[in-house]
Amino acid sequence: MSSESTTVSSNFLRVIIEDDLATGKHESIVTRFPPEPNGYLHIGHAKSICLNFGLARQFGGRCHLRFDDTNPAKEELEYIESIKESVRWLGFDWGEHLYYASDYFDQLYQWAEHLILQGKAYVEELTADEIRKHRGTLVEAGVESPYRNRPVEENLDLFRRMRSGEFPDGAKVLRARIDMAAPNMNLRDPVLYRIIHAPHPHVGDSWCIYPMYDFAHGQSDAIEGITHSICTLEFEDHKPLYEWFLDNLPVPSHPRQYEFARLNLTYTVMSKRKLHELVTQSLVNGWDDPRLPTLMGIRRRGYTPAAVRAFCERIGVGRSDSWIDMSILEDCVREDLNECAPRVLAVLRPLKVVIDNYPADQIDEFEAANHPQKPEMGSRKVTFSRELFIEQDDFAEDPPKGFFRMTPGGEVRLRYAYIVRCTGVVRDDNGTVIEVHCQYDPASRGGSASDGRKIKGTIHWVSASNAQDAEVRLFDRLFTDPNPDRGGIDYKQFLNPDSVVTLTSAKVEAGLATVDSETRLQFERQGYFRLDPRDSLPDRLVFNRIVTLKDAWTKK
RNA sequence: AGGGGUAUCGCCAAACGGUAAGGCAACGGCCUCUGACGCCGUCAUCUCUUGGUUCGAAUCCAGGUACCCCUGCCA
Repeated sequence: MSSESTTVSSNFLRVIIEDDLATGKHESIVTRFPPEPNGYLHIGHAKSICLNFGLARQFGGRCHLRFDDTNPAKEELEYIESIKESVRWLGFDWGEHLYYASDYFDQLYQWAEHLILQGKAYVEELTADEIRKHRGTLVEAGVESPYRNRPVEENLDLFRRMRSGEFPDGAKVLRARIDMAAPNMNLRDPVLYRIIHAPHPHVGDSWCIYPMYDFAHGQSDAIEGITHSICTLEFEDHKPLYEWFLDNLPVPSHPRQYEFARLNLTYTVMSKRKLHELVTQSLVNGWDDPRLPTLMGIRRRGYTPAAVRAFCERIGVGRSDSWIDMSILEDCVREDLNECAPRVLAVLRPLKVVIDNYPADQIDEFEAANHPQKPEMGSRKVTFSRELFIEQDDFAEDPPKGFFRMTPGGEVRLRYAYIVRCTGVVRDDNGTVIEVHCQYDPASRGGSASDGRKIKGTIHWVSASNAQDAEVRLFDRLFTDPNPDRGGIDYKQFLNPDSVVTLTSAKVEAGLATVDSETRLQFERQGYFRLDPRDSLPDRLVFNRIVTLKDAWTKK
């Protein structure tokens, strides 16, 4: 289908893997993409997915899809299905390797008892608030819990009773016994298990105690034989804990954690909380709103998986906080669509044109290329008649300097058809031009001047005789500020009031009545569009603008 | 008693002691029946800063500075 530039450049992870393979540390690599099923995936996750699956693919290893489902209070089946679909849509396949951290709950539980037996874990009875107070601060050591030194047998008994459901939520937790004075807060006796009497989306109600992320993640990696456990920077502080569990438990392998900088994109927000707020407050229309950076939104908008993959490759991977400009993503979309999108004529804001010297009852047809650079994509017939529609923007009574579209007295080419000269206009009561009159040059049939004169401007048009009506949704950036997320100001203040402009009287080529919603089209001189898979009906076409074409004119 | 990170062109990002890749953007120009696409050219004597080591430093050392992350029974 679509092209994909394969300019692969070096990054620190590839270097590490190449080295591990070269030295024989690993014969092949195993990575994993570990989402928590508590929300929908967004473009930031795409970076991680492309990284993990991409690395595995590049080095001939494998990548697991593992749901980090350790908190039933927040997770849902719907998210699991949605995440799987998004990963597949992006073009990756986990094959047999679909896992759930919850599949390891038995083993994790055994390991928790193992720590208790070793005197390295204890049942805490302080409240959450008391635990917080005992934890100390960034610059002060914590205080040990009075329950920290209770006998192994007592811990074991209590933990087993926690598991059997004897205590209510929050009554007790299991803690690792590490160091309340550790400068790394994660080592100040972190919570391992908490009581949550809630059904789990994957394992039902077989448990009422659930492991924390820290107690589940590294061990899950170890169970699966993950060689390179890649996560975002904020987990760097957790690495000593990650290592501590691997060192203190009889795990089958010892994965290594590596961190990279998460994706930040300008003109959007990526936090789950904010996305959720936009959706629930109806500031956008659902999780798949085409303006959202969610994978569902991007997909509905019409971005292609290949474009997203190219984007992830283009931005690279590093360890420094970075902000990627939205224009890079948009450019990747254009690059992909330019290759594969058939060209078509569509008028977004119609202005009626009458060719006065063209017979009223005459209909003609012209051959139009589906892709000027790719004859193999074929051509189609477009019909021409006395009355046409052109873009309002393509006519100017009083043209600015450098304007070379239709102007009174001037010549312009109607793409694939004829050269016409504007001879007059018709106005409404307000003086607004509502109709333009032209004379066509019969000798220019097909668009070329018989005398070889150069016509600078070529504009698109659609025959009034058989144009299809359509609604067109022009999407723009959701926010007016590159960083709506910056502190201090409510990000919603930066919502772009024109993030979607709905045009209800567009006129498109007759042939578009039957296009498939998966087809991405280029409306010549306008941008790339596709039928909205949700709202478009056979008798009521709705097009989404995926991205505009670059425009060197309005930029001036 | 704090800990962990990061600083290379407007935005990303290579470079692993041998004399600053690449992409995007920008700016010139060419081409053009899409002001698109494509093509050509320009774009860091310099790597946050100050010193030091070295024949040689973005890379090593020392001291500054700036920014990010960490005090959930979230992940």
